[in-house]
Amino acid sequence: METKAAVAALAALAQDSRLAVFRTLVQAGPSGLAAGKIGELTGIPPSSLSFHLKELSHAGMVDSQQAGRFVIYTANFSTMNALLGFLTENCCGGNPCSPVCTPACATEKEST
Amino acid sequence: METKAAVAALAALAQDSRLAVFRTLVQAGPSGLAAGKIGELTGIPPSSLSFHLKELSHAGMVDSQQAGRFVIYTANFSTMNALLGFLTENCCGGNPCSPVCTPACATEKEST
DNA sequence: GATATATTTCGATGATCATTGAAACATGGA
DNA sequence: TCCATGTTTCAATGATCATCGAAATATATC
Repeated sequence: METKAAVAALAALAQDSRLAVFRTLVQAGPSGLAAGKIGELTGIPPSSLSFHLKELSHAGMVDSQQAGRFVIYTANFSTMNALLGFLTENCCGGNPCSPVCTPACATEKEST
Repeated sequence: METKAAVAALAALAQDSRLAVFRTLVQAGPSGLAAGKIGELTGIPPSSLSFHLKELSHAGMVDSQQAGRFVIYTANFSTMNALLGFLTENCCGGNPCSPVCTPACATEKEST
């Protein structure tokens, strides 16, 4: 992932409404949700929601597909994972690092 | 992690200079770097750098400690990990989810 | 105390972003 | 075709943010 894309992804998430929308979609999983349903769950008015969905989409954080009158939005897990990787990339100069800087998801995996 | 803190953390990272600074500190590891060294590595002028370091610090993404004339900054790995966890929290409604939505760091762990 | 080095604060400027009602657009069904 | 429903675009407004030189502050050394 390029720096530019990472900044775009982070900026997309760095806003109350958009973060709420994205997390809602993460929790909904791969089947996604219609725009109206997202608005219902988050309490964001239609025009605002549309604005924010466009931002998220432009940053590659969500995908959309038309389904009749509905537009189904889904979290883009690839971009999400690329972002997580980018943030921890070359952590501690690439040396095996102490528990301090080990990503939570990795330690969870180890302790299982 | 609370939504408010997550937005603050994301906003702190959602900016070219700050993302560069943070990644530099992540790569430097727990021993951190002096402000001047960060400026040297990133090419950010002192006053701008100070502004951005304050933002990162306020968001809990970095810590600082005085060391003589120097101020040593370190990435805050706890906040970082909390953020990563927050983003993937309750992924797919808590159901065991397909490879699609498994965080990269977890899959890396598994394939090792 | 005086001087050199390291970092932060101040302040003015230009730029970008969030919000939302009203209107427009798209689709499906009668 | 006509209507109901779902979603997006438009446009105006207010708010927040990034930049960086100059000056101020803090610390170490002589």
